[in-house]
Amino acid sequence: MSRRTKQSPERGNARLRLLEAARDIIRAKGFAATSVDDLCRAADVTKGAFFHHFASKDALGVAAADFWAETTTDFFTAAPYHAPPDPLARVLAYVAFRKAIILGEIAQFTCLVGTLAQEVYSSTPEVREACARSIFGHTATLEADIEAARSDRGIAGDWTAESLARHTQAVIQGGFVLAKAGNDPALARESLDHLDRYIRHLFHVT
Amino acid sequence: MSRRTKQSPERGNARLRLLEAARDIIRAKGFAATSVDDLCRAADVTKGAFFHHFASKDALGVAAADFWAETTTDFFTAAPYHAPPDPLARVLAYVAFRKAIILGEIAQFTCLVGTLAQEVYSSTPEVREACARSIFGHTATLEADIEAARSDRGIAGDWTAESLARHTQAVIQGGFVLAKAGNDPALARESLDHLDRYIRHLFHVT
DNA sequence: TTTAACATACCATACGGTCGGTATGTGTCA
DNA sequence: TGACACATACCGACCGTATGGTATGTTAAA
Repeated sequence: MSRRTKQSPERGNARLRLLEAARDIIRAKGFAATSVDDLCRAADVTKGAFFHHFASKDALGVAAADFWAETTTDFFTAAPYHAPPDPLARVLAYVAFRKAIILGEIAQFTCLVGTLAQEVYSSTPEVREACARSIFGHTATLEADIEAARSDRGIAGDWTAESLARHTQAVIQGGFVLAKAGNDPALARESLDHLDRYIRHLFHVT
Repeated sequence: MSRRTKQSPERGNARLRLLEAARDIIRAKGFAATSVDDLCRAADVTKGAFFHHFASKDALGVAAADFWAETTTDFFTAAPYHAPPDPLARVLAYVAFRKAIILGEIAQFTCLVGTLAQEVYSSTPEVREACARSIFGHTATLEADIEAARSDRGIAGDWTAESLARHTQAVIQGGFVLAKAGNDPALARESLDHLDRYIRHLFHVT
């Protein structure tokens, strides 16, 4: 009679569901504390499906970091902060945007690859490298605007666009750490206000 | 005959040795990935000793965070950056000092309670709170110098000494995350250069 | 002789991972 | 069009080990 197979969810997207579960659960509990069974339960798949798609838990870690890189790249590419014609305005809009999306539950606005890197940097080099690709790939997208703003306005100073882009990321990541420790998202926003002020100082704007 | 007991290390300091092992191993592997057996092995004690001193692994986490708070308080209290009579000079000396001690292996200069908080913030509130006490207790020590520097020099601005002290901590923590992701301590130092520049800007010094 | 500070053996469970099997889609050729 | 071959996606029972934790015994200082 029933043409449906038991109650199984749509076939063919187990991998995606596992990656989404990993993204959400690892941000809340950390990588080591997240078991394969946790992920299977959340994704509503079996262990067989897990190890069909990923050779090991570590391999899932790498895939999750890569998945994060892809989805965040899409997200930031589509974000509105690219609109202003003035490159400095775009940089400041980026900072404002990063502040604006710090909302709701801590596990939902914090950075998967920052958490992941901090946890496995010395244990699992492949995961660490995937995290590095995601983080520094993202900073690179900001670097172009910073460099354009700098030559645009003839700003000198003993700093590089590359290092300022990385510093921006450091402030964001550090804000997440404080927000987690203090259990208050406002702590992350606060640091972005200081970053905004710093950048305006560097470019002599008020 | 022999009055010594086998080859057992001095009796009475198992707790301290376990806390030191926790400090070192958790910074390298993370809390969840560090097993009780790992700690016992590193501290050269048995499981009996572990559970004699700590009711559970989580309880050790709290104790390790408290231990970190104590030892870092002592360390920073004794540090030379308090010497300058000018409060702003002390603040800048603090930043320089934080930069100067970023040396050697990543696991040896990074922050236990930052790592710990990021990992267990939602799973183990008691550990998270112990981490918060350590971090924000430390920022409070910087706050006094910032406030003194500010009133000293009549600096206005829409920021508070408290928030700048926290921002300083965010930059440090974020630098650690980048250093771990990129496997390069220089990434942590780099952000402290930006922080130094920012503070000089705020206080109109060059 | 009491008590803190261990040591040792042990336990139940949770963990990552394996394996034989089944369901479903897909290309091919008569 | 249909039958067959094959590949992919998934299932779920099972395995060996590592884990946090316990129960009981021993040592040595006060």
